Amino acid sequence: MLTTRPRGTADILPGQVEKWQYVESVAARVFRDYGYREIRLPIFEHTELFIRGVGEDTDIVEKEMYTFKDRGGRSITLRPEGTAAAARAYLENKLYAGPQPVKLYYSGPMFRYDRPQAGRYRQFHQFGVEVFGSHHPAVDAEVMALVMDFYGRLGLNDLELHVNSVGCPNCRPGVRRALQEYFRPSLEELCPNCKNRYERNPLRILDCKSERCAELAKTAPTTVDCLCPDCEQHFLQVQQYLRDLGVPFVLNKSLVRGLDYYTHTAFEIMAPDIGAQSSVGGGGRYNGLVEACGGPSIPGIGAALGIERIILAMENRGLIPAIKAGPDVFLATAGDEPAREGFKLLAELRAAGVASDMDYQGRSLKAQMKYAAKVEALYTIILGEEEMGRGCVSLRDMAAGSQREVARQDVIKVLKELLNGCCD
RNA sequence: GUGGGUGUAGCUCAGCUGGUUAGAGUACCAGAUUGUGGCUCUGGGGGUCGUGGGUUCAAAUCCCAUCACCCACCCCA
Repeated sequence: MLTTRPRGTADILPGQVEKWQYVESVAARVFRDYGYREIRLPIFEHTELFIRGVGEDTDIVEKEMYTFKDRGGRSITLRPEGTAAAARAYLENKLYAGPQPVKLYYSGPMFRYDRPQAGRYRQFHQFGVEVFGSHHPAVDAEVMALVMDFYGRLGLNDLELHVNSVGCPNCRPGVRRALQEYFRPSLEELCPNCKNRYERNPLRILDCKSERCAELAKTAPTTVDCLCPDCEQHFLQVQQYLRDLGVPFVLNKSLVRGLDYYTHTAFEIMAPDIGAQSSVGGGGRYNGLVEACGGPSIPGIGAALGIERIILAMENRGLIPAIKAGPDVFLATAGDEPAREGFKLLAELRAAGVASDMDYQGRSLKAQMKYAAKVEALYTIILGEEEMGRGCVSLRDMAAGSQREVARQDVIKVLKELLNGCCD
């Protein structure tokens, strides 16, 4: 073999791809039901967009971007996430000049140079939704409700929605001060990582999984304790709207999102059984993002859902529906003359919307039957010298194992009746 | 970037105290059944034993390096 696929990428083969199509069709339906319209964005953007939009101090920008120079010397980056690009498109196309809010969804590949593991890939796929132009707390609740509704429609009813508020630029300094004061006496007990975080981003200590840090973090002040009156009010309203909608959630004061642009609401949906990477989706409000991209001060909120992880969770719970992948009809022939006639009949079947196939390998009738069973054809048409002589074909129901003769000119009509009766 | 595990047939794996021609199951192809799938039986094709180097009379087996995959840390979808 000349080469293999790059690390952290996957070939989604027939048999697997049907699962994706199923999840995608449910997603499109949910988004439509909630009034979101699709937007298709570039797979790569100017590097600058992510540095400004995602934040210089994030892991994504510091070490995970696929960045290269194109032939014109521009620095280009394969998108590591979708929100920054959506904000760019909103701005660039002046969507703020139309009716607000603007509700968008997209899906597609994202790229992060991470070490792959269960549920984590270098090219992975997300659904994303973004709402620009509203700071109403009901919109926060709507986005979370949409996400949970989507999981529910897939049968994922046991996922936990964790919600928190990370405050706004007004309350952030207070949080930082409170945390540093709290951790100062026990600074030496923190893990090396958190000692670093103490100065750079003390919020992250709350999220640490190392035992001692987690123990200390339990009684630490949180963002919620330090919210300014506006933020507190917003957060209380978001929770009330969630209760009004009957969306269960857990208040998780240690939930911290890594991307710089988040303000106010932050949330994450967990599936504890799909490996260490248990987040199947997450999002939050980003009221500073559009402005950070050089536009007017326009609020926004969004969510990103990991398709691979959703499928993992569904597989673990046996939620993938059986999807018929075989043809409606396999046309088996015996003899040269019937093979030529069959080739014409095949074209007629297809033109009539009957998914059908025949053998081109010159196999024996027996082998053709075996193949038809293997590819799970619903029916097999057998066309040999005998049938040719009588102007008919033999029609075999593969599941039942029963067989009858049908006049050649009636085959399509009979098949369409049979297929409509059982499938549609 | 760090740590652990695993690399032998398309797939799942055995063989690994070094020793004839590297095996099984399954899948694939064919035959038993000269026009009929699922069951059974028989046969066949298919392997640079991840790659490179070393030790040895002899390496799938021992040593080193390297690559890939898996899992975990970090972080996140």
